Amino acid sequence: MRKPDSFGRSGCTAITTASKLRKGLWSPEEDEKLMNYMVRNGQGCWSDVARNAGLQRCGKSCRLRWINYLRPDLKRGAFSPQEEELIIHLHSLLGNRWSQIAARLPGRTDNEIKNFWNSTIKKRLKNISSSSSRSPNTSDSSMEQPRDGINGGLRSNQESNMMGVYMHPSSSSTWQLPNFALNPMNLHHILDQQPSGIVGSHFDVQPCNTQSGMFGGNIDFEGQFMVPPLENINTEQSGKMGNFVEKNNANVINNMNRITNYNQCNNNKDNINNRLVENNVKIEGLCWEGDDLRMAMGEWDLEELMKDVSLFPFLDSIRQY
DNA sequence: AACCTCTGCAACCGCGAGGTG
DNA sequence: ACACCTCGCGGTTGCAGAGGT
Repeated sequence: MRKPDSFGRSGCTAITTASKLRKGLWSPEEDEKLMNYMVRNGQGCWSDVARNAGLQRCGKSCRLRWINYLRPDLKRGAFSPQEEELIIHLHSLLGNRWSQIAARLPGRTDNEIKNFWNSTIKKRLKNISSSSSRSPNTSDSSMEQPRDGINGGLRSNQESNMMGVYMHPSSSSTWQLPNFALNPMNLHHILDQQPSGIVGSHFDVQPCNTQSGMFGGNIDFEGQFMVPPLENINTEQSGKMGNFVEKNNANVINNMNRITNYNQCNNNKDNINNRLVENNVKIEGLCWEGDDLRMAMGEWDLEELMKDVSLFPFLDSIRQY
């Protein structure tokens, strides 16, 4: 979008007077220097990277440039509908924890997702919100983004419903099962149309099969999202259902991966190669097939993901039983 | 053609966490 | 215990380009 400006963002800030460090947009030459350095030496102390790569940048700026733009495993381009759905879903669980959301979307950065959310999704949801303002639960604050994680990540019932996360109306004090499921195939319609009437009524809301959807939530490959009210996990109840819960949460994560992996497979090989070619980077024996691609992208296997249970913190309390 | 407004997004900023001496 | 440093995160800014008038 922006043309690289060798004088930085506004000229006067291009090189800070105190430190002689450049600021603002990165030039292709700087990109090449950083790219070449990172390919040869890998990630180390970012201050050293800046110094040793011959860049008049602070380490922080180098880190940001690498993470958000130069990293070879980045997937560029528009978000797919599946990614949109996943972002909306994860945001409903995690709130503005962009880095954690990004961790579940291979090839996407937290910054990219944050921008996408703020510029696109939030706007659509706002439209939906305003068009359904006749709902008794509607309030201006419904669009505010919580900053505290799992509990705060679940906003008002109204918004949660719009986002495809169904909270049981009485879930504020006791553990309740979500008793609806949203078919995300309809999420396209939800996001694109201007619904009216009672909140929730414009969705294709289906009764949830509690056997498959309870506790852990589930996403089957027909595209059925069922999400548990994470803040209300009762450890006693959870303990009884421990194995079941773990199994179902594994399914949640696994199916998310299947969705995202499907997308990434189609795009990333070309993307990576293009970016390396663009940057004149050649790696001996680099072959983006099969295991190599998997290695470059990181293995998205279930075991690895389950190491990070921060997404589902209640699993910790379950495991102690 | 000129101007204005909107939009997308790259990059910066400030803060907190964690490590080290 | 304290200071200092680095890293990572989320919020915000500001510019370029697109679109509208």
